[in-house]
Amino acid sequence: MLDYETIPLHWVNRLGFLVRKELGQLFMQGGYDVSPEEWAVLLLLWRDTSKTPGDIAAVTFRDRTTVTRLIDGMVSKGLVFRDMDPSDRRKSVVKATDRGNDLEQELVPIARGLIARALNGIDPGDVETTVRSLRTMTRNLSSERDRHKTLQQTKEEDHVQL
Amino acid sequence: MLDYETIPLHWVNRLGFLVRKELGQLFMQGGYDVSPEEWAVLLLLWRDTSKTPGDIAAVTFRDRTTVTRLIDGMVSKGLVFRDMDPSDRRKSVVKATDRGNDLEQELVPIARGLIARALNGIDPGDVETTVRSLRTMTRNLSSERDRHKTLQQTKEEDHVQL
DNA sequence: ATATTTTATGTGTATTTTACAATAATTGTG
DNA sequence: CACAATTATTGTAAAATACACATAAAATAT
Repeated sequence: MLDYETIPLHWVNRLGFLVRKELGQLFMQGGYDVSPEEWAVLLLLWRDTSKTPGDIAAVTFRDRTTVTRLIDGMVSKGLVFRDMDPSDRRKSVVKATDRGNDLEQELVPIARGLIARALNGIDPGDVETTVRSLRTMTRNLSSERDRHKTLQQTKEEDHVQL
Repeated sequence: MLDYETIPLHWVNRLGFLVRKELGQLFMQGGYDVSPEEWAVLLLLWRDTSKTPGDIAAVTFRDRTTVTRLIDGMVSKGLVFRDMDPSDRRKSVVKATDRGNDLEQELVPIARGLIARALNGIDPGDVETTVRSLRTMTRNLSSERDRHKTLQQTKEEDHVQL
């Protein structure tokens, strides 16, 4: 038997869906046509000003083609635009438009409200511990992932025991 | 500015997607045609033997129609079946088939492997704290949700300030 | 007691999210 | 230079999601 109620990954799953849904609805109700996925991309661009589709795919764990379509949508909404990377012409760089940048002032308060509601009644120290655990879990799983990927690429026949 | 790296909801989002993806791939690689969503339903049925679609929708935060389609798929895969609730003929009750029950012995070890990989290097006390925080956050957001829902149903014109 | 409302589920239809396979262009390497 | 690896995109298709509507049964009110 698996007592899944005491397992963090189970709650990460449930809560993850709930948060994505709530955030999307809050944006919609506020009159903003921004999906949770698009919000995640904007967060990256607000901090780093430019990201390649590959970067975004790696960070969000989506397939590159998924990110391409996501960017397509954001371009047609006027949130971001594609630029060239002079140092490597294979790459395209995604940057926020003025509109995309302006949204930071409008969307962040909405997100903060959701965060505040979620964290209500939780000890700040526990929040810190939780973030640390979640980061470690993410790192654990994603590095494992990369290792597999590399192995598969170098030795195709070398099937790793799962 | 929103330092999202220090915010649990952000990591819940990322990690939630990663976990769902990994779990689905592990099941697939093991030869099991079970999606992460189906896995979540099976978890419920293994513990409680029977759940209504409404229960499942409430617990997973999905729309009722989404659950209907999910159950449809699981029925056609032979994982679950629909039964009648004698005490309330509106309800249908979802139960695992023998095959669905047998899967517990096969899928749980796979999930345990993933869990172990994720939790690697994390203090058990921190895991406990993390679970507690995640549960509280889920409860905070879902109860807020229910409150809205109820208000909307009782007083349609009473729009709550968000 | 029956009329109305609420609850529970399912259908029709459509959108959104996702990604595998294949392609094209560019860079890195032996 | 020839060949492999990287980066992004398009073609295509699937899976997941849910809104509007329909149906039936139970709960409630009059």
